[in-house]
Amino acid sequence: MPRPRWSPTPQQLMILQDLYRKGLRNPTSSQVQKITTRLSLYGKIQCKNVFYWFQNHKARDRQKLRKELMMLHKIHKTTSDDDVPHQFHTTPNTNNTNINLDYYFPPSTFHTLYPHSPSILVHQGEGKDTSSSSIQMMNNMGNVDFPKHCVIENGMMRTNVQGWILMMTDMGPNPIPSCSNNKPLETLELFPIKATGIKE
Amino acid sequence: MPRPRWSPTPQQLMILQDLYRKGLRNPTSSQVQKITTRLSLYGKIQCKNVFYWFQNHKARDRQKLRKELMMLHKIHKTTSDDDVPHQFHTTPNTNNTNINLDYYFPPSTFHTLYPHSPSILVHQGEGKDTSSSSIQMMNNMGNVDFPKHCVIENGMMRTNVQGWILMMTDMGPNPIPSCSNNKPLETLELFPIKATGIKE
DNA sequence: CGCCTATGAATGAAGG
DNA sequence: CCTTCATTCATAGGCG
Repeated sequence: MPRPRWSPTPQQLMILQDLYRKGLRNPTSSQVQKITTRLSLYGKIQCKNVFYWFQNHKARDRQKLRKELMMLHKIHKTTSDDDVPHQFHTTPNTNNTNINLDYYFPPSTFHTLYPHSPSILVHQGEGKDTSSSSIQMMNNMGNVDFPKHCVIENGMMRTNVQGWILMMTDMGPNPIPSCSNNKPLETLELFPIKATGIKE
Repeated sequence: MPRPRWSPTPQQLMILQDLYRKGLRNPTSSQVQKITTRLSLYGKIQCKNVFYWFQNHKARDRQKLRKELMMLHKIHKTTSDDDVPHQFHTTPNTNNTNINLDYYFPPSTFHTLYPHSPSILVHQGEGKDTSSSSIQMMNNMGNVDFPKHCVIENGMMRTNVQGWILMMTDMGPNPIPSCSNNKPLETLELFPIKATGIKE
C-alpha cells in the first residue's frame, strides 16, 4: 500500500543536500515547488516533503554546530555541571516544577539517591525553562531568547527573502532599529545579556 | 569505522529506568546533561544516548499500550482483519511487568510530566498574540501540498509559526530592497538551465 | 549460523 | 523557529 511517509530516494537526497550545501535554507514556496517538480522525476514527492526536509535538516544541522561550539566552551569552563548553586529560596512560582536532578544526583553519594519519592524542585519561572528537551537543545543552553539575525522596523520585522515577508508579531524588548549592517547581531549574541538558560 | 552503538550498563540502565519510573519523560537539556554526567561514572556515554533512551522508551511504552488497546477493539469488531496498517506480528511478549501509565504524581510535579502545559512557556518580553490573525479558514486550492499551517489567501501564502507570521508573496523579482539582511542565497536559481559556476 | 526481538539511532511530520 | 511524536533503519544479543 501507499507509503505512509515519504523517504527520499538517493537521487532526491543528493539534490536536496546539494541545494543545502549551496546555502539554501528557507526555500520560498515557489522554490519549494520547483524543487518538488524536479525531484518528482526520481520518485513520488510532495511540496511538504521538501519543506519539512529543509526545516529538519537545518534544525539538526544547527544542533550539531551548537554542540561543537559548546564543546569549546566546555573546555574553557571546565566542568560546568555543578556550577549552579541550589536556589531553593525565593521560589514563589510553582508553575515550573521539575525533577530535581541536583538532588537526585548528589555530587558524591549514591546512597541519597533513593531516599524519597519524587524529588521535586521548584525554581523560578523566569527564562525559558520550557521543561522540554530535544536533540536540538540537549547540548547547549544559555541561549538568549529573543530573535536572532533579524531586523526590526516599525515594530515589525522582516527579511528580504525573495517572495516572503517575515513579520514579527511577537515583539521582544529589543528596540534596535538599525537595518543597514549585515551581521551585527551575531556578535552580540555571543555575549548574552543575561545568563539565562542554565537553570536549577 | 562504524562506531559501535552505545549500550547501557546495568547501573546506567537502572538509573534511567528509575528516573523514568519517577515520571521523567522529556528531560530538559540540562537534565540530560546531568544524567549523562552521572551515568558516565559507570561507562562511556553521551548526551544523545540519554536523550534517545528517553525518547525510545517513552515511545515504545506508549506503543505497547496502544497495541493492547487495539487488541481489545479487535476482539470487539471481528470483521475486517486487515485494517491495521502496522506491523503487528510482534506481540507475543506480554510480560508487561510494570507499565503503569496511570502515574500519579504529586500535584506539584504535574507540569513536568506534561510539558504541553502552557503555563511554563514563558518568554521574555512577550506581549502579543500571534494567533490573532484573522485569516484562518483554509481556502486550500491547489497547494494542498504544503504543510497545513500554511494558509493561502489572495495569492499569498502565510504560515503561522510561533511569534512570527511568514507571508509569502509570490511576486517575481523582489521589489523590496531595504533592510538587506544578507541572505543572497535564498534567491539563487534552483535549477539553472546551464551549470552555473557556483555563486555566492 | 540465520532468524527474531529489543533497542539505539535517525528522520519525516507536525504542533505550538 | 523549537519541541515532540511516529515511524523506520540498523544492529547487538538470544535462541533453535
